Amino acid sequence: MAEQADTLRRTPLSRDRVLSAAVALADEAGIESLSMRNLAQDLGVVPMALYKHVANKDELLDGMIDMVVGEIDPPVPDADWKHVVRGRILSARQVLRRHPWAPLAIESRNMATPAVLAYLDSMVATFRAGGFSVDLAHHVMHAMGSRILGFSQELFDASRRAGRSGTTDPDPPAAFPPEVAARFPHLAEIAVAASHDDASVVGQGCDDQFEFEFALDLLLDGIERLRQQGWTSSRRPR
Amino acid sequence: MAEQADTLRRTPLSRDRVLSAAVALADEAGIESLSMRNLAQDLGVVPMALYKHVANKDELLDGMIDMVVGEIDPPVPDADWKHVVRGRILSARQVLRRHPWAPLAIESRNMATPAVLAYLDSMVATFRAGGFSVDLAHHVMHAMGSRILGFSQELFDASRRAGRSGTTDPDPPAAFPPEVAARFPHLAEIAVAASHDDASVVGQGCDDQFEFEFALDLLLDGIERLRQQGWTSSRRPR
DNA sequence: AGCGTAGGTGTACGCCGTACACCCGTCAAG
DNA sequence: CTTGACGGGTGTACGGCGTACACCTACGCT
Repeated sequence: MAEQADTLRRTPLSRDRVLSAAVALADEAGIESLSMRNLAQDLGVVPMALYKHVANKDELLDGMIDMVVGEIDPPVPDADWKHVVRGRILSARQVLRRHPWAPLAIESRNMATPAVLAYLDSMVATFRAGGFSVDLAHHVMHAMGSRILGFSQELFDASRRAGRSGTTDPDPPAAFPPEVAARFPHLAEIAVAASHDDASVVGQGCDDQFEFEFALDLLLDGIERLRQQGWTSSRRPR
Repeated sequence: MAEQADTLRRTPLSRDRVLSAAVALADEAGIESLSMRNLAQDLGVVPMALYKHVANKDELLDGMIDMVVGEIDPPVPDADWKHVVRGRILSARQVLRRHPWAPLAIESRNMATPAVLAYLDSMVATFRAGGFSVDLAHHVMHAMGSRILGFSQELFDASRRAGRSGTTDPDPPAAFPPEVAARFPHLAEIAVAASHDDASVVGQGCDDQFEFEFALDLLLDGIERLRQQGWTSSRRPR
């Protein structure tokens, strides 16, 4: 069966096929095992073949980012800016949960890709349509920071435990070993509280989704308050 | 002169000397040019010599992170949690501005280092001392996210423009080229507004420090409101 | 005097990204 | 039907990376 005509033996490779394979590889083996060589092997091709479709590895990463950002739901038409923004950001979060390598990849690029810019632009548009001044919209975008793309960038993030994701290793739910807990009593205290009041959740300490929405709503509520009172930037004295 | 006794030709290397040299190298040449080989060369030593002082490159990075986190000011004794937190975070921000590679390095480590944990622990302690419930303190820590360490993690951050920092390249202050502006009109709008209302600032579009404090105060004010009203987690129905 | 050990050295391996020359199948023009 | 350009996959090779492993050397003990 393999000796069918050479032309049949595989579909002929294309930028999209390369990018999709790269995303799939990063999703299931971790970003650190995404090498041009591994990727080529997955595609049944010699490494240099990839360079006919992407300029280099950086451009490959940019393409991957554009691909995942493209998965974010478009804004729903709605009168209330807050619901639009909130829904969109939660959608972005869902997307990034499918691609755990993406936050770091996005942050490590030194300029935003076109799809990211388009996403940010439409987010600004939503604020503007919701009655925000240019000024306030600007600061609000900064304030949301990377949260606007759905990642809260935790300092210790269970999902980032190891490069290799996918293969959900069970891993003990214990917050952290006792000798560490002793050295950091306040951290231990909140960790313990978190882990016994939602034992329902998967197994790890805290409910990431809850934490994300908590922070998001804290920001959105504060922002709404500023909007209502017609906040305008009174630059600090310098 | 070089043929002085061998023992004099250089101070004998140590973990601290290695870490300091690594931080200096990353500061001035960018994190991407921090290789064991470059670092060794800076120290006038052969690459493998470093491994007598750090286990491997990951541990080197951890050590560097601990070193910069150690530069953050200790909490000032003060009755008002908000001032303590605010001051500490702004201090952290100053530190990270001296070490632009640090945010990415911190985020890319998969577990927090001891110095980071100690910093977080003392931050929790401040909240607790300020009258926060364990529960609220926990969520608040999540909400602050990486901002608690002084970085707002901008999506397009001028300071991250290129790996090579230090050599402040002048670079045109123009927000972005006109054909890009046309495709992203709302981004262009806020960029233009920002760049002409504080032309005093260095040269780039916006006043990072202002944006950082804007977001920080938005969060702190929201948090203070929750604290005053004795907020307690009423978990969403699941 | 002898020796263990801390710390610097040299060599080598396997991985990485990618430059460059090549080659081969398809298809349009003659 | 020939030809020749060209899009796209191939092979080889280079320089850089992290680091395993064997070595050597000089110092401080006893």
